[in-house]
Amino acid sequence: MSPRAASQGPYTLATYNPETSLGRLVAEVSGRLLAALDDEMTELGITGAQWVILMRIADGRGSTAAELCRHSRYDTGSMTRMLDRLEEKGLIRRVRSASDRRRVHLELTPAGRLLHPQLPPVAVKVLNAHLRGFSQEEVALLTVLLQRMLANADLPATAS
Amino acid sequence: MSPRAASQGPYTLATYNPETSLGRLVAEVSGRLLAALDDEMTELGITGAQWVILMRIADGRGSTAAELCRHSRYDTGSMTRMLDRLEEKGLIRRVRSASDRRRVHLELTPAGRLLHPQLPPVAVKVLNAHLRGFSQEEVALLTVLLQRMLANADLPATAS
DNA sequence: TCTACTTTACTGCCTAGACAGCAATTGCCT
DNA sequence: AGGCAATTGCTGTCTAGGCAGTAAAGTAGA
Repeated sequence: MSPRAASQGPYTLATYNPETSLGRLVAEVSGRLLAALDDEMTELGITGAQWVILMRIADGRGSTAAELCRHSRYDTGSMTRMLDRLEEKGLIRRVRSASDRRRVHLELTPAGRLLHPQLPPVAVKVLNAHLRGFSQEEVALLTVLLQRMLANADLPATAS
Repeated sequence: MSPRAASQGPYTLATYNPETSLGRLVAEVSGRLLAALDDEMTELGITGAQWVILMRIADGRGSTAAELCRHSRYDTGSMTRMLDRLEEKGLIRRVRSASDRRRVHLELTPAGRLLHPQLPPVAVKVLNAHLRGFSQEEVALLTVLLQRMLANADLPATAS
């Protein structure tokens, strides 16, 4: 044990205020962003959550249900039903794989391919609305700080 | 229309990448923080969402269901059931107001008052675990940047 | 005073995600 | 080959939140 008292971390019981803490802030900002995304998507007939999945499928970052689950921390059961909804809307198609008959490959239907180009502009609009007054440097800085928090989340919870 | 092209905002369609965007980052960090809070709370018998409500009641920042709704962007119906759960666990008590008989004042039971002091340390632990390697200045900077995003969320969505 | 509007808390009903369990398929290993 | 574990996608069942509607209580105005 070195005498370096700083090892206890930025927050202490004495200084912690639930009203102004980073926890509340991050949760609030995240909620606002998703709500704004939802609002913008209603006219396109999908939800913010569906926006995320559609983007992954369209960009080739998720060609099966299991792969989508691994990256989005969704349950496989929930993902099945999420894909059900996208399929019912005629945006995606399930195609049983020939090489591995357990897998079901996901692909956009013509309607899905038609919708796809409309998705990124919505996100850009929402993000920029929340970043009014931000310089490029501030955005980059914020990004780096959040990435570092994320990296810490993956580390074992031990040793401060 | 001034020739100031910067008015279009930090993100553009050309530079936007859903994988590395602030939207994904904020959502991911928020999800990790709540999951970590949930993990830490299981032994205390409540969820992360219940932690938030309990803290508000205990700190006097929410003495009725309607007040809690206004600040947490919860539905009043959901809040009723959230309070049902906390009441079933014996942590809070509902007391009909005498001055305004529509209101139901919320207060901690003895068991709730016993649990209360255990709540802040959990948040401090979770936050510090995600802020390993952060200086006080970096935490303050991150806080300010997120507060500015939140302020933008409250502004009318017009004029970028 | 009487009426219309608001606020507060609550209750169905619907959607959505989590957890557990399951069958089919595949890979691995002897 | 044959057996065993892992993977994949799916289905009940439970919890939880959103929306709409309701009744009671308060408020404001004619």
